[in-house]
Amino acid sequence: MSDKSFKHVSCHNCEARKDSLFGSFCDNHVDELNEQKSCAYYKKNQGLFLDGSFPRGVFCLNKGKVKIFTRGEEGKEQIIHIAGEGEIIGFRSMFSGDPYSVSATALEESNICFIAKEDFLNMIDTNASFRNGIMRELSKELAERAVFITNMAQKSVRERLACILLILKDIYKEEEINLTREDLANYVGTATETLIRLLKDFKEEGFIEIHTRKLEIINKDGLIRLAGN
Amino acid sequence: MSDKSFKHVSCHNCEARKDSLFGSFCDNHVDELNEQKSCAYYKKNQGLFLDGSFPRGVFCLNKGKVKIFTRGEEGKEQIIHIAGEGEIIGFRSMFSGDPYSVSATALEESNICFIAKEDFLNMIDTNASFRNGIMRELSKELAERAVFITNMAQKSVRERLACILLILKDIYKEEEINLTREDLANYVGTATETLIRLLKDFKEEGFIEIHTRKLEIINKDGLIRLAGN
DNA sequence: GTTAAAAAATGACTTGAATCATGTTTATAT
DNA sequence: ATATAAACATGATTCAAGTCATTTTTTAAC
Repeated sequence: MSDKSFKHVSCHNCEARKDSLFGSFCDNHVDELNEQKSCAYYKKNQGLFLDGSFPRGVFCLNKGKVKIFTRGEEGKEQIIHIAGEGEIIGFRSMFSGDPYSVSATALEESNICFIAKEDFLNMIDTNASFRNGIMRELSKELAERAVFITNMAQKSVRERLACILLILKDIYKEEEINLTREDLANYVGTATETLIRLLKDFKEEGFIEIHTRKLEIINKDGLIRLAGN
Repeated sequence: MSDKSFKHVSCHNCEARKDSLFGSFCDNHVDELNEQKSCAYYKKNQGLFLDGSFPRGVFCLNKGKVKIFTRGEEGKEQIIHIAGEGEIIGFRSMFSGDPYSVSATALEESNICFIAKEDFLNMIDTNASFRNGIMRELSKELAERAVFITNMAQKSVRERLACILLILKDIYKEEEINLTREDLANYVGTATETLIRLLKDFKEEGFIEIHTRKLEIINKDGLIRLAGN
């Protein structure tokens, strides 16, 4: 997937757009979007933006995966969300005027478009159904984060790992989950060593298969039972 | 404060409104708001809405405190936020069409107004600056929750308690913090016994004073240092 | 003012998960 | 192909924080 020639996908035939918040755009709007957006190729581990810097627009993920994370006191990452194809990244900071409160980094080779703040805010102001989509999305994420907080507070690491694996399953779909143990640990909110031990347990209990660094879920129902929500 | 006669505050002279999202409304809009809203008195521990039920409008807190919480698997509460005077409660669920993902309960005697969904959404559609305020608020809360998640994952209970006490200080202002030990524990995300022991430590270390159930912060800087963010 | 119930407090004990140390395997660069 | 670093893995140990049991204090009800 180092074919850098597909740098300039047109929004018209962008598969990712179809189930994104831009999915319901009429042809005119897609034209406009296509002219305004610029497209770039990101290497694995390349950053999109950093906590504390000022947002100049939003990113739209055409291909790849992006981790959204904060850093705790000693610099340890906490992954808040992993974005998959079709997701718009960084629009939360468009409204507040504040600098980014999170950082974003490509987890794998990715194709990511960029829409300038001005253009994006203009869409929000003039396209009510798009705006409603954005507001719905904001609310949904707020709800998700409330659940995340509750899980952190009340579930064991083992249960949380099951939850996170299920979330990752939805993001990676038929692909195998492909994250470093450290990233996974930073998502679950545990030490890397603990995570590794638990993965081994999960393997022995028949929940997952481990193909070197890639994970495959082979007993989803079991994980659901374990995760318990 | 069982004076139920102030049930019907006018929005015009509502002190709480002034630093709320309704604060920048022009007179006409305040008139409209005042006609649309209804006002009610809530007893301590009276619920505003329950997780899973469908939202019919938003609440605006004129006087009192309201806890916003979820419930984990075994029914244990996790407090996500404590709303103070001037806050609009429950607007996140206005956009998603989903049922409430959290519950809300008055922590003390409160005066709370209600604005029907239809009226609220109409305001959103027709008043761009109000809408921007709401979007800014959604984004800010999203950022806050990312920090909350990170704290849960990476800080000790002791550090988290310091954080939460500082947050509560901002909500309760000059008043003393007035929560049951159980609620405090459910906010910090710990067992009630652990919380009680830590409060005792904090008292002995000169961070707080305990007046039966009410807490007074007497060394804010010390707590800030302890909380570490 | 007395009583019952709820909330707060304390002690004893257990354990999940972090930390530290070290070894092994897998990527990546030259 | 080989070197070097990064990622993964495992063992030993420690400790923060949970749980359970019981007592004391406070609050609310009669």
